[in-house]
Amino acid sequence: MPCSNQCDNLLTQYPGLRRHADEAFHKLLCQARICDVPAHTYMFHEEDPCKNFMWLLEGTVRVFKHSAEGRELTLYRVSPGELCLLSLNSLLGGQSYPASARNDTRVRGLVITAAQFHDTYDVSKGFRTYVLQSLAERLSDMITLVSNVVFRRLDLRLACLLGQRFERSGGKALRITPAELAHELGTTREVVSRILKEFERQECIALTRGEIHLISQDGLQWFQQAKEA
Amino acid sequence: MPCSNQCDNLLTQYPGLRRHADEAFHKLLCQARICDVPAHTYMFHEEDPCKNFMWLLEGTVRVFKHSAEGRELTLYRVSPGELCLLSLNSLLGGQSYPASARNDTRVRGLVITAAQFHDTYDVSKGFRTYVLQSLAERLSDMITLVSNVVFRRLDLRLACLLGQRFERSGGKALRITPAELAHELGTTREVVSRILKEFERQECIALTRGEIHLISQDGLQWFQQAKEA
DNA sequence: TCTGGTATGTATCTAAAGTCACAGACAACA
DNA sequence: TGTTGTCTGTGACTTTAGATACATACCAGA
Repeated sequence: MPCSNQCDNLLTQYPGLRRHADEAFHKLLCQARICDVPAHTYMFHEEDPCKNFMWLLEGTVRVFKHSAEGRELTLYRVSPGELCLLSLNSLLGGQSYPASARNDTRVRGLVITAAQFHDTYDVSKGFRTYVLQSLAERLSDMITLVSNVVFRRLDLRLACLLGQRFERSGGKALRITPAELAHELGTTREVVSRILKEFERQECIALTRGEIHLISQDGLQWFQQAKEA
Repeated sequence: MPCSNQCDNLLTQYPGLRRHADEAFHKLLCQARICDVPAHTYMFHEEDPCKNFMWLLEGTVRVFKHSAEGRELTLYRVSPGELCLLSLNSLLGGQSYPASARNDTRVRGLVITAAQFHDTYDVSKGFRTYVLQSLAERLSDMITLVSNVVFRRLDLRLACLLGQRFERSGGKALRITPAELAHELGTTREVVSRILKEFERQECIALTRGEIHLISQDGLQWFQQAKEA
């Protein structure tokens, strides 16, 4: 089957994808145009109608919501191997999603036009399943987010976030500022700073400019247990 | 085309549905078994794997989230003519949705099995579009909900909720208790009661046992404007 | 009319989180 | 070395919302 590297890479790296990759799906990935986006670009502005999709190869896209007071709340992230479905709403003739999307780092992805999306959706069972699954999962994520936001205290949500990040970094120091964490959680820098100081007092973490260090494995466990509580 | 009443009714009453109703879609609706559910039944319990779908004909289903402290937050409602997609996650092999569903009133609907769902999804373009659209819309709703919950004060959210209800009732008194409103918003009875009293002092509403009366059209306008703010 | 269950209001207290104002601290670069 | 901009911490204050604890009030049925 004649196929570009981009497509092979995608399928090799993301087995979850390969499971669904029948011929038409394969073709879609091969045909798609590669596109690079420099860091810190708005890939999608609230209320913007957007008629293309992007399949991420490298980098991640943060999907978030602005508040009137200038606060921000991260809704979710689109990772490599995932299709960004933000544009789906406007494609289907409804309103566009009430959210924005930006990339923190450089992003490379495959651009898929609305026509390509539709065509493939009609002929590829694998693609259909994949899209449905992604969408259902996002919905599930959002339900979890709402319920955390309504029912859980901020310090727990922050602990949980740090736990996830440390898990991913393998315990290595995180390069992140209180302001960025505030944008994740929908709160303000000062509030995050206050809670972080409390964690430092409890000797879970150590704070330096632009970095958060994990002090002990116990600390990590504490953070992770925060998830269930 | 041989088709039961149930199906005709559905298509007549919900034009949004008819738009997508090709032959296979039609057949799905005709074949489906009718099912009645008495009021106040858990149609879906958190963590419950659920392998059937229900297409609502009468009544509405409230999808909500429990908190550890016994509070509740309504996520959305499934209305007549809509398909309840809660079970989609478990159908697709993932976790079931972290939410529960109950009906406040008696509910009548068409039961669709996982197999029927899959089969129709494969052959009916209309059904596919319909499912995709519903899912995308729910996701959009949930984003709006999260952002309201994080960024807007409780009194505004309550005002907005009352505005919607009054709009639907045409200004007629609402039969709803503070406790029920609290379950909509994810808060407690006392807090709702306090805010309602404040609205009463501002002469927007009048409170009697089990009912909320709209005092003036001005009041309604005030509630509706709360939406945009 | 008594009684139990549900609905309601509300005063007081506490805690969580947001706001404000400012003071340092650090890094990069001219 | 000075300058500038970005981070950071923090104390004090305010607002919002949740918790507690009652006191009624209303309704329906025994």
